[in-house]
Amino acid sequence: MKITSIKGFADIFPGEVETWQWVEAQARRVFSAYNFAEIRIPILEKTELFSRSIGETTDIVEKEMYTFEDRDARAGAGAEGTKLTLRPEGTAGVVRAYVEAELYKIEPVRKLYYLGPMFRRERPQKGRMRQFHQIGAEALGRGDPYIDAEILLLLHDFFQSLGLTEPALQINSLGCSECRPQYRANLLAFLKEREATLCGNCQRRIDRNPLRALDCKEPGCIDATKDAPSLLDGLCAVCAEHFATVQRLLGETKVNFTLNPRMVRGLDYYCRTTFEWTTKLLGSQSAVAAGGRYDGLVEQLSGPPIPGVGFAMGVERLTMLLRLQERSDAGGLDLYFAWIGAPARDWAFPLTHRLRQQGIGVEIEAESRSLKSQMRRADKLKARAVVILGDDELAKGLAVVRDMASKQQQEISLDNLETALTARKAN
RNA sequence: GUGAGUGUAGCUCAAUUGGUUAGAGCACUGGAUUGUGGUUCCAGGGGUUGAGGGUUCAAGUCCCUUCACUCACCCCA
Repeated sequence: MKITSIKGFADIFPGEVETWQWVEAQARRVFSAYNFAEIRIPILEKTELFSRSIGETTDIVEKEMYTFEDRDARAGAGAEGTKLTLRPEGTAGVVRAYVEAELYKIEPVRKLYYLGPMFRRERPQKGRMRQFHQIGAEALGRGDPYIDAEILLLLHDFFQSLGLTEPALQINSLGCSECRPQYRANLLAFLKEREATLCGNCQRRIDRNPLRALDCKEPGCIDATKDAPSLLDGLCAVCAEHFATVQRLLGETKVNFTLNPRMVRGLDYYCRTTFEWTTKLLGSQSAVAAGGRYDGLVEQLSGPPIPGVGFAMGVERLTMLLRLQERSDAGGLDLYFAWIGAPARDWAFPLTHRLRQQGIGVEIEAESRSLKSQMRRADKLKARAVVILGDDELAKGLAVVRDMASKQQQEISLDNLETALTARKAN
């Protein structure tokens, strides 16, 4: 029986990896411009970190996490191992690291970004994998609306740097610990009155997370909640002022957005500004990037009361978008070394090594093939030049260098070949 | 977790009402005056028709089971 990969876990092969590298390079460039620095955190964390931060009643924690019990080396009878979980998202780990290292004592404001695999055990479909990859950023220590806007501008710049016109931005405000309980109570009362007309899902949501009923897609629920109290009307003065500033800053920097008062984020820790960048091009998994403010999270993870705001984006979804726009670069090899006869090969082999040491991309065969077949291979590899070395050339002490684009060939003495090829690459 | 759809060469797909040795294009390998790429021409390699069982003189085709993948619901990046 052939061993296969795990369902929902994908290999990414050459040809596609280049797109990933390009995305990551652009992210690093844009994020640095906004003074975000990379942090690398573990892929495995204690389960409690996620259940405490993401929320006990969220789908992620309830049924999507890869959790197992670690072996305890010193375990005696009855000793319990520690429960560990493959991270389903990045924010919790970043905040944990931030609190654990007490970074706030060294520097009150920290702007961090991360990239890497996340794991959620969902049914795979287009744009949804069990191992998927996120690039995310967190700004810790700032509660002002300017940093919210900065995060949105950063994403805007990033998408622009990739040449993408999709996805589009939607924003909302969820209020804070001052005003949300009141709003929640109002909404709850409203929903209770109409409980019978709601879908089964929403009836269950009423007690657990009533806000979610707002973005239910069931026609009946959309109709029933048409006149529900709006989140934006329920904001306290401070939240309203904060959100107004975010919108003003987006206007002044000419970043397009739509206001979506029904947008509710899935994770419990969000408050105030929340946002999603969505596209219609990817089927039902439309969110490419999403995030928001999470002012209570650091404290919830045993840190001081420090505000934060951040986002994550799905790299698979992003590269799917790029693929739709047919963005692909050619790549190619600097040099192909074609030889005829074993003496030529053995002369070429050490030279190939020296060229590679200088960063020149070179390919050479080990087994004898016709020159035609070697030329074909050079073409296939998109080699910019081919060195031809046979018995005749070896006898005359020279080699033929062919430029594949111009088809021009020149003879170069073997003594000068290495410097000539190095110089060629430099140009 | 629920539902639907699809499994034939590395890829995209053919194969009459069940009927000879399962084909084509692309890709791969080689060749077309002895040592020169892309275009063209010729040739070649490559399949347990996802797997297992059943019906039948005969199964890629019909039935059952199973596995895998895909899409949607749900959820989310």
